[in-house]
Amino acid sequence: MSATVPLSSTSRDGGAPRPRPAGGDPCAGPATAAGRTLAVLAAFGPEHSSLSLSEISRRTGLSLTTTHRLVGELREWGALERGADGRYGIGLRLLELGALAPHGLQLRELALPYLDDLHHATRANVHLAVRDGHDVVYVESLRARGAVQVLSRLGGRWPLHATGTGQVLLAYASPELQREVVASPLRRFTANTITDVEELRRTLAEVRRTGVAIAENQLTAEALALAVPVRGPGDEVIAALGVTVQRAAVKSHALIPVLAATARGISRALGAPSVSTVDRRSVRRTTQPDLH
Amino acid sequence: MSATVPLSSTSRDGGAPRPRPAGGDPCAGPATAAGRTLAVLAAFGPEHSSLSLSEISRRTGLSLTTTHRLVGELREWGALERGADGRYGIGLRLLELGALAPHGLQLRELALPYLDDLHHATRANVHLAVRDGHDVVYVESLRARGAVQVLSRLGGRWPLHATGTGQVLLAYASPELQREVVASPLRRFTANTITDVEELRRTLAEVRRTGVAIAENQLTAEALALAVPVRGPGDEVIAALGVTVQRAAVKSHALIPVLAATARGISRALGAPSVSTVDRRSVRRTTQPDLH
DNA sequence: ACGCGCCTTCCTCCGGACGGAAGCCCGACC
DNA sequence: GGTCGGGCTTCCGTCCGGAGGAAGGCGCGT
Repeated sequence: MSATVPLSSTSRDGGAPRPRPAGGDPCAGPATAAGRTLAVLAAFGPEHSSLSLSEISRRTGLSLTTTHRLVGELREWGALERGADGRYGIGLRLLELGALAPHGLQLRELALPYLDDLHHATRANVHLAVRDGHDVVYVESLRARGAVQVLSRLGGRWPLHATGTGQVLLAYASPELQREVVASPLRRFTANTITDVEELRRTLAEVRRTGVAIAENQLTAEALALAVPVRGPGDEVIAALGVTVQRAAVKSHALIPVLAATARGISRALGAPSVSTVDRRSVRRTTQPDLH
Repeated sequence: MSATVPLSSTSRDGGAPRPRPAGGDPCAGPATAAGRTLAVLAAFGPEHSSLSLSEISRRTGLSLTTTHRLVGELREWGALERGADGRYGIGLRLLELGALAPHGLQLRELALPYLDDLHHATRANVHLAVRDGHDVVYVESLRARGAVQVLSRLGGRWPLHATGTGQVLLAYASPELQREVVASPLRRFTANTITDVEELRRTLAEVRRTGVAIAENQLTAEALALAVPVRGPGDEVIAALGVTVQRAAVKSHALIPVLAATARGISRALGAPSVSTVDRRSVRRTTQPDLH
């Protein structure tokens, strides 16, 4: 083919017409093959759990031909499957893989009995969540039988600042991460969502002081979320345990002791050093206001 | 050291280029870029939920360089994550995706309250499973608090013939699929595993007749599994509901009515046509032996 | 010091991937 | 019926991204 091309020269570019008229792909830049493969998977989401080939093509920005081939490979492998209607959905092979996430379902596996007890004792929605980047991801979500008001699906993902569990995870995260999150735009979901930087800082400090996050109507209206940290072998916070109740529920704060006790149970099962005195103290303190 | 996995990985394959895999190797050759990407993910499994870069390279048969690049991309995307020890594991992004599987966690979501009730009523291990190819995949698994004897992790995968839930799914699958499975080698797990073709045929016929699969010690010793079908809107069997108890447990058959009732509840919630008479009859019949 | 794994970066050549184009099926609309 | 349009599939030539060899930096045990 062509002889060796001088690396630094741009002269060759002039002759070649740019075959890519696509001026702006701001969000999707799958320049690599692996990236394109992942882009196909990323086309699916809670709102779009079933897509046609053309829809995948449009959402990824890939040509129909490429989409067709990639989808075919993914389907053969089991990452995607084709429904009776010809549309594509996520395949069970991905569930199988996802279940291997170390801080995901493995953690869930261990915590489930505790969550179940808590669920039955309180009749509230119960969540277990971990941090992933700037998001909180729900690793388990037990919905109350009656009042279903849930945004928290298993595998659900929300910004850290907008949920009780997220605030716990953020409060105990590294200062560096906290800076990053605080510096990023804080998306508003309801009138009560914390979007002010100073208010968020104060909230996080309060969470650290008391050991409990209390979020009222921050992600959805008419919901009150309580959350506490779950600790691992090194006493570091690796997850957050939370309950959500209808806001009208009476004496929500009365849930805090049992919530904290459950979190300690899980922490101990995870190998956390026996209950830290800090936690004990703070739990007591936070339960005081409930008395008067 | 664990036994090496036969991945057909030979370090030197450069000699003869494969004579065009005409589309007939489903699980073997990562000839394509997408295939290589998926191969990296497939290197992970229940036994290997955490791998170093070199291990991934060896297990996939990819060169270290290629592995390095692919792993980097997967990590950036969130499919993999790197632990504190430098080893790689499955990332939460895959859990998020896997949760979208239509016959996976969406089904689970709906069925969970019923499973929970059953779990509390029986104190047995409770499973919900669907079929994927020639395997049964567990979509939910609630473990009994005390006797933990579980091979059935969420996302777990086993051959259809070796489990109660699998036998149910196989019994109601298309004749074509049944032929395929019966024709394939039936792997043995315990002395009681059904490996004889005729015995399997008889068992499946019995499952269809009674509506219940009863598997004793077929996957693990000292375990008795009971399973019944769960039906969807078109009355087709889309899942199997099962319980597993210690074999010594008294009067295991007494569980069948509540098991069947739970399955009917889930089926109705899925939009199945109101209880089929066939089911009613067969359930009654199967419970008869328990009376004398 | 030395060797030995493991990980990371750099660079070149080759072959697979990309997308245009055309064919196919089906349902809608005139 | 004819025509059109949207979605899907197949084919094929070009070209650019990817594969992997080679070399360099760790950390560890001998």
